[in-house]
Amino acid sequence: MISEAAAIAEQTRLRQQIITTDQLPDPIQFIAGTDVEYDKESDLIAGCIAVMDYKTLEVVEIATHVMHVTFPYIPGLFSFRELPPLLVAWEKLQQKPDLLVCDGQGMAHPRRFGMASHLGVTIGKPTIGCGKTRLYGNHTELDIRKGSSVPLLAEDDNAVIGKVLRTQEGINPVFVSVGHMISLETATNIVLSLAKQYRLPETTRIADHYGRLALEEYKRNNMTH
DNA sequence: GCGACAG
DNA sequence: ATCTTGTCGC
Repeated sequence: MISEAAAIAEQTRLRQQIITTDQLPDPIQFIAGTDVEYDKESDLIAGCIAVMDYKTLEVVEIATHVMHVTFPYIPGLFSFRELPPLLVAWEKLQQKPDLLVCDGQGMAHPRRFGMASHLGVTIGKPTIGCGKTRLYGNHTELDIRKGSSVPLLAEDDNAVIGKVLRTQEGINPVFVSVGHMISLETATNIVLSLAKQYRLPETTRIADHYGRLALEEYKRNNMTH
């Protein structure tokens, strides 16, 4: 396992490759959600990438991979823990999506390189970071209405590193940020459009669901041995 | 030293 | 992340 110092050096090196403008195919056809599930009673984790039709949100393909954790949970180094299973799942995927929505931050990170950016730069695809809670950055009060948002500012230089977005009225907002090859504005619009009925984008909900199933199935197949 | 801290 | 029904509040 690489050291914490090496991981930080890796982030500061790779962050320079992030593209913050839209590099998406014109009509987006396939979008994917990514998530990683953890097992309470073991060190097993399941990575899941759920590819869906962007227009209808029908599930097109599910790719998963179950393995043992290889890196501890350290705020700021989250991607070194969750990327391994996701990269294997990515290789298993037949239908590569046009962009991916990740469950965590993109550039809304102390070194501007959260897991969404790490995944995007690694596989060379557009990614959006959509976290449920804040990791880094300051923001003002947010209107209670659905669709309202305020910028998330970096704690060191006040740069805009993301957007705090209310996807449902009166419900806790989500933290949207650029992962790779997309603008913050486009990322925000897409997340909002994917959260028509629930707080989290549909992509994340589907990936979470199938990741859970994959982990349970793996455990069933290994209990009798 | 104290609090914060994606999943 | 994970453990989880009823319950408090609008």
